[in-house]
Order: sequence, then C-alpha cells, then structure tokens
Amino acid sequence: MISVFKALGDPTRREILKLLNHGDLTAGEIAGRFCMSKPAITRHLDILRNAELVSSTKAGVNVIYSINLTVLQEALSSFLAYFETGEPGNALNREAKPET
Amino acid sequence: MISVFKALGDPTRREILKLLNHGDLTAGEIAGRFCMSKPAITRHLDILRNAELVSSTKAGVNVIYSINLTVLQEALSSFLAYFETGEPGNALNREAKPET
DNA sequence: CATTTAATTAACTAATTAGTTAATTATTGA
DNA sequence: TCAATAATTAACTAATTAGTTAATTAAATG
Repeated sequence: MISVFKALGDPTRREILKLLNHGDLTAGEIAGRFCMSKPAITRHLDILRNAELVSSTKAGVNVIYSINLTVLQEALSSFLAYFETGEPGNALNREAKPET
Repeated sequence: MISVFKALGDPTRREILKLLNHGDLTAGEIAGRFCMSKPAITRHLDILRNAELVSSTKAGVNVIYSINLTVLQEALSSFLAYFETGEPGNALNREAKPET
C-alpha cells in the first residue's frame, strides 16, 4: 500500500487530481494539459491509482480516469483528526495548565 | 516555499510531527526515537521547518522543536476545501443532473 | 580556558523518482 | 485483415532524496 501523501507529494499529480475534480478525463486528455510526454503522465496516473486516489475504466480505445474523492477526503481528514487540538503538551495549549 | 505535501511525503517526517504533537522535543530527543543518525534527523527537521510545519528555538545547548499545528491544519484543510463535493461533472454527482 | 555535550554542516553514496524516446498492446473501422 | 489511434510498457538517463560518517560550531561547566 503506497502512501497517499507520497502520491500527493508531486505537483503534477496534485494538478491531475484538480483536473479530475471537474470531471472524468481520458489519459490522453490529461496528458494534453501538461508539457510532458504521455508515458510520464501514465506513470503519474499509476501512482495515483496505486494510492487509490483515482480509478480507471476502459472505454473502447480510451481509458477514462476518475478521482476517488472519498479516499482523498478520508485519508486527509483522518490524518488531520490525529492532530486535533486538545492533546497535552503542545506549545499552543500548554499555558495555564494546572499541575494537577 | 517548499510544498507541505512534499514534506509530508516521508514517513519519518510524519512520525516526527506525531511525536511533536504530544509535546515539544529537542533535536536529540527526536533522534533518539528513530533508528537513524542524528544528521539524518536534522535534515528531516530542516525540511519540516522549511515547510513551516515546525519551528525551533535554541535553549542553551539544545534546540527545541515545536509543531506548527495551524500551518498543518490550514494547509490540509484548504487543500481539502478545493475538493468539496458540489463541483460539476464528477463521477460521484454526475447522475440525474438536469441539462438546464 | 579546556573539555564535554548537542546540533549542524560537509562530503559523499545508494536508492528512488521523474522524465525521455522507442516499442508494444489493444481496439476500432475501412 | 490492415491501418490508425490511444495507452501502456520497456529501457534508459538525469536529478533528487535519504541515508552514512567525519568535521565543525556553539554553549555550559570544571
């Protein structure tokens, strides 16, 4: 299982997600938006698919990619949830804490 | 400005953030938690500080690191906000949309 | 002021990553 | 079936990254 964060670490891949957020696209349509060869985009799509941030389905000669919004949202929000304020000992909330 | 996502892409750095979420630590204390040399940890801390996910302050011979919770939270939640449902054309909400 | 301790910087290596072009696979349609 | 098109895979290169050990910097203390 490849890290969602690893997949999100690359700006091209974040841009691909933003494109797909507006609607499904074929591999070729995605590649058309970047100054980069098609195989390079294929590899980025592979990584996104491994992280389950996108899924793909073959439609004739094309392959259509869709964003997996729920995976993105759940991964990031569960990570954020770990960092809820209220944990003891942070610089942010350490002041005025009684010694018990 | 180095990407927060790039900084979050490495598991060691995510672990450092989790440690700091429970309280500030010196560089040496952080290094002590990992099977990794101190200079390696220094570099990770550099990257986290460049992304402004942590800040540091010198205290005598030690350097104390603190997590910047608000930076982490704002970066991730503003990214998530971009992917609000309600955008047109997603696989998720494309069905039954009137042609207008 | 010399020694010790903590942290960082320097210099280097190995592994990973992101890109290239060329070749291959697979589907469609004349 | 053959030609055209879309996508992927293969093979390779260049750049980046994550780690190492050794050297340096800086603060505290006898």
